Amino acid sequence: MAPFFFDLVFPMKLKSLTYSGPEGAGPLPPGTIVEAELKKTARRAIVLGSRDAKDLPSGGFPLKAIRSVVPDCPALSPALLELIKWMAGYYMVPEGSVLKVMWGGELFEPGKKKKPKKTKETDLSGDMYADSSGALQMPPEHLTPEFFDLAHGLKKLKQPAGYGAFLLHAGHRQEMEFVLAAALEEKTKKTNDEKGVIVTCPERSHLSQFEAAFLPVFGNRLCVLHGGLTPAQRKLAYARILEGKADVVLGTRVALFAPLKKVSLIAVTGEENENYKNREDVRYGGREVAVMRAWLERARVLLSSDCPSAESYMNTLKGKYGHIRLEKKGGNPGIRVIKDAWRKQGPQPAAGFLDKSISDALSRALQKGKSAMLLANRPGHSVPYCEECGHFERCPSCGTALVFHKEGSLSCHYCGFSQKQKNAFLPETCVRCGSHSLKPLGAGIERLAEEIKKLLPMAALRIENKNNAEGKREAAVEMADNAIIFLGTKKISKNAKTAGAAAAALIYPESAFFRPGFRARERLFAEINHLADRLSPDGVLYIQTRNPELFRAMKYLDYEGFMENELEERKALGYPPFSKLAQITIKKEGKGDFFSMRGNLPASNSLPVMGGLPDMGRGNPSGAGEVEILGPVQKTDERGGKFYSILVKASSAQSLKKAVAGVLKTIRAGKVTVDIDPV
DNA sequence: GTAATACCAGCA
DNA sequence: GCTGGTATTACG
Repeated sequence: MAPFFFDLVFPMKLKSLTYSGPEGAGPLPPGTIVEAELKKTARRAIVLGSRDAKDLPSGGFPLKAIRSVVPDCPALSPALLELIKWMAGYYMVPEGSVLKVMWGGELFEPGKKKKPKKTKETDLSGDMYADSSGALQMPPEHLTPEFFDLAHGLKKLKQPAGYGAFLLHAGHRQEMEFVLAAALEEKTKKTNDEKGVIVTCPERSHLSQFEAAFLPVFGNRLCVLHGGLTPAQRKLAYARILEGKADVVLGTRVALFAPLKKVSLIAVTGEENENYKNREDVRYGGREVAVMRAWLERARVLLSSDCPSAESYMNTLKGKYGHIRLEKKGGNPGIRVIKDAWRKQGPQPAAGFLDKSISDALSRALQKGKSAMLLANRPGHSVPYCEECGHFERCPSCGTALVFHKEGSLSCHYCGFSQKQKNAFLPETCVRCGSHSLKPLGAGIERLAEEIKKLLPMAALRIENKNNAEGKREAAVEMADNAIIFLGTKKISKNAKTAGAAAAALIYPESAFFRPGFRARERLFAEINHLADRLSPDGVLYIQTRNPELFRAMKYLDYEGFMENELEERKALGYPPFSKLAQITIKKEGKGDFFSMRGNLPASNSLPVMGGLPDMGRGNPSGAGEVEILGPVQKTDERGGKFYSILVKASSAQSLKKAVAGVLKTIRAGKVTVDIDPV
């Protein structure tokens, strides 16, 4: 028999490799799990595809043979194989790395034939709120007037058959209800009992809420998947999915890789947060992967958010995504933008940062026994600044002004450098001119705390700090059911105690407009929405700023107005969604020159507006397009380590890839990582 | 992941 | 030039 040849992928940082088929065996379908020798050890791998005898890798070396097909191991679906290939290409990593992030080796462990844990298989129909005709019915507590709004949106979601992408713009609660209803509807259709549903949310900590809503409806068909599972739990989860026992997968973005035979609906909640990337081998974006898997599965994908990303919103404008907008129930809380006149250049007075209306609101909240939030984007106390000679301490590694922390340190908030102080008092003597004129400049969280303690000495205050609590005393305060003022960066809005707060105040949030990073404004707007959502109906959100004009659209929580403006700015500067970005970082390891650049870099030109969206490397095969390369610039990471960074902008995914490949060729040394669609 | 190999300081 | 440890490469 003529030999067969196959490309195998091992779950490690390694491209696919060609092997000949196992002795005497016929063709192996793609997705088959096999055992083959790599170097000298036998390992499991997945068949990515087959090859013709006249299309073998060049070099003429003898190919090894696949040792055996792993028995009782269901093959992975063609859509998942295509997803592996697409991710490898799009994120510019070997296929093996993709395999590793997808299933972390769990699918490849020689399964010790675990006797399935004795869990009662609940009859699905008993748990579903469907009548005998299979028509959708919601659980009684969901039969609210808002449901009709929901049902209208669901009708939209049904069309068309096959691939379809939708953006759901709705408040948190509606988001969950809608996704639950959509999933339920999907599973009550009789025609597609083989097809699975995937629901993701960006944070593990939010999964329990979803689980509470989904479990009563889907029972044992539900499977929860996230990075915090133990290997045993994960293995069990995958086994249940592969056996077809679980076909509703709920999880963080790893759930997007659930080895379901077929998927008909993917819901990505909190889609605006799906940019985020950990330091994994493959820095993938949940949203992009979800859309691509849906495309490959001919499934529908529902991206949802209470404040959608500019990218997704743009896709609705272009008609690439269907748009489902559910109006918020109840009104918005009041938002007051308070103009804070610029003080004279130089240090501010020792007290009085907070506008009176804000301190009054805090005090009223206390009287009513409600909580309040005060948010400032500056940790620490202040910058000690010399009024005499203008001197302030600079970070030795990046030159940024050092901020005094009451724990007794001077720290750089840009790169993380920190130096100990002898004591926890603000230094007063200038090291340059020797005068005693060092005065605190700027209002960090610690300094605002001082002010509140002075203004409202009775207030129980909870301050966020690096170690997440100011000490046991504060913890005790939180246990007591007292009114509390929360003070910190935006993390405090996640605290359960801040739900239903009577007031929230953002102090000088305009820094977001001037920070580097094109997403800062979008994030601030999302934060304002989020805060407004957490306030009690009669609550007020204060924005204390020196630049009230920047908050015109934000003030009315006018999403469309904000985005119109935002998209214009992005277009003018050639940022996403009007371009594709890649960030290349080169960590310094040895010495010597990093670059043999100059001359052979792709030309840097202005960017035309991109044509097709979402652009994730399928259309536009010509790859023609303009690119722009910014850098390299030297930067400093959290631990003070130096590295180089290059930003590549391009008009399409294809031209981006080409440009990045071009840049990579010019780099001689150092540890190089490529981040496609950086945050 | 890990075996094979290229590299390099320390030594003769 | 030889050795042994370590960083880098490549695995079909």
